[in-house]
Amino acid sequence: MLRAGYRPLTGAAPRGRGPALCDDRRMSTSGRRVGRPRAQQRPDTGMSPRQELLAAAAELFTTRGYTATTTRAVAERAGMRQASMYHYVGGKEDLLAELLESTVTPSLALAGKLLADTGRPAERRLWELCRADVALLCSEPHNLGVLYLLPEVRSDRFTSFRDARAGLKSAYAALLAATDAAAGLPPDELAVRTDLVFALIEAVILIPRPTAASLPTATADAALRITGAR
Amino acid sequence: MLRAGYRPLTGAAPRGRGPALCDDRRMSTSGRRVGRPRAQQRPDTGMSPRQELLAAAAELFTTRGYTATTTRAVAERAGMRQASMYHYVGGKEDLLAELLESTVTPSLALAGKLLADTGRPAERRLWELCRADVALLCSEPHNLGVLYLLPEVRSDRFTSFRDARAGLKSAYAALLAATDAAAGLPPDELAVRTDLVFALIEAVILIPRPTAASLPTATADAALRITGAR
DNA sequence: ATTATCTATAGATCTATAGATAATGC
DNA sequence: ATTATCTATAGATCTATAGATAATGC
Repeated sequence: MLRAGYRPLTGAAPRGRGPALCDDRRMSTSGRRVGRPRAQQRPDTGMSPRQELLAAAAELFTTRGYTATTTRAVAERAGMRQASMYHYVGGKEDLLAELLESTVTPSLALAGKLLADTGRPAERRLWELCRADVALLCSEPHNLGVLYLLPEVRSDRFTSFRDARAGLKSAYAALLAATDAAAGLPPDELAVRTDLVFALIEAVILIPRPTAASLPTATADAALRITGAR
Repeated sequence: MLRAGYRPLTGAAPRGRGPALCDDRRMSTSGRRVGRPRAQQRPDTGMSPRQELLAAAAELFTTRGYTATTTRAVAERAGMRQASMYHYVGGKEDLLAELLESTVTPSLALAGKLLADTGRPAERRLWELCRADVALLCSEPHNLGVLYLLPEVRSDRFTSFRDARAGLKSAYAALLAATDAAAGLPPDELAVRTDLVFALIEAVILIPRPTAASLPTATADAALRITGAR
């Protein structure tokens, strides 16, 4: 269902505007929950209510579509009534924003490390970024990458995600430019190759689940062949 | 706006169920239209009402999203009232089906010709298919490829589109298998390479518009490098 | 007292059909 | 008579807030 990877690495999750929203249920010493009991009881999953909402949203957004998914559907799948959802998140957009960022933030962190690691050849570092990025995109049970193409993502609410994705693309561009094969290439040629490599990585979202276990490595190999490095 | 490519090459457009739906306005000899005049008059675009609906749908589906686009928005943009749309199409799904098929049918026809043309090397034919397919996907002013990822597309209503796309992928697989570089490769390795090449082609839908004019050729080159042919 | 829930609902849609209407065709 | 349009609407939603309620905390 939902793994550690869902939560952005950058500390506190974005909560949208409005008053403080809860992430964890306060438990009594006796192990019983504070607050009115839920209408539908069900076994404890070990996830916080917020995590359960994110997992529900991930499944429903990818399966039924973002717009077609109602707040009621998300809440009910997370085990609570529609209105109770607003105790944890500001609305559907909050959930979408957090899911989107979770598909980029880990790769962006890795890219930062690889860029700084100038001791190793750029080809090798680019290959590693490709492999890890594809592995991340394939790691979720639901193909969150399809959410990249939602028109909503163009709106101001998702600037933070778009910036992170743009940052990741710059890292690809920098590593690619540092390869031997890129030496002497005109800037526009370099730009087209970056577009192609970045598109190839994200193209895994177009491959039906489940994907072959060899896909991350195979894609990284293919990406380097595109750059002309092999 | 809308070009010839929008209409499937297979003769009559699919009309959904129900009674016969019109595609062309009957014009009187005096050049005036039959039927009650429209509430909002506007200059003739030369397109049939059905074509105008398709063009409006293409813009709105890609810009605002399929589910978020109302029948009213499509109809109004095509110059008619919401209810009048049903004179030409069975509903939103009809429009989506026809738009989807228009992105595949021309390439599928080309693939058939290339497969039969056994006199020329497979590498060359594969390259041509890649180039033409990317060019088709980039030719529309709106990025119809994003519609591939709609959850609705998995439903029965779109079997025809899914079959056409699967047929196109088979053609890629066959051409790829016929290249010299593929000789002796195990089937699963061949399958992964086909996935990668096909994904790379369709990945152009992830590249922001407008795309570079060199993209079709650059992508075809990159595809052949992935296959190991160059 | 605090918290996490619940129920109820105002206000705002959207789709597809029914039936009326205003042109041209003959 | 035929056609392409229109207006009107029934029926079915969906979101976000208001206010009540049922636990634990102290």
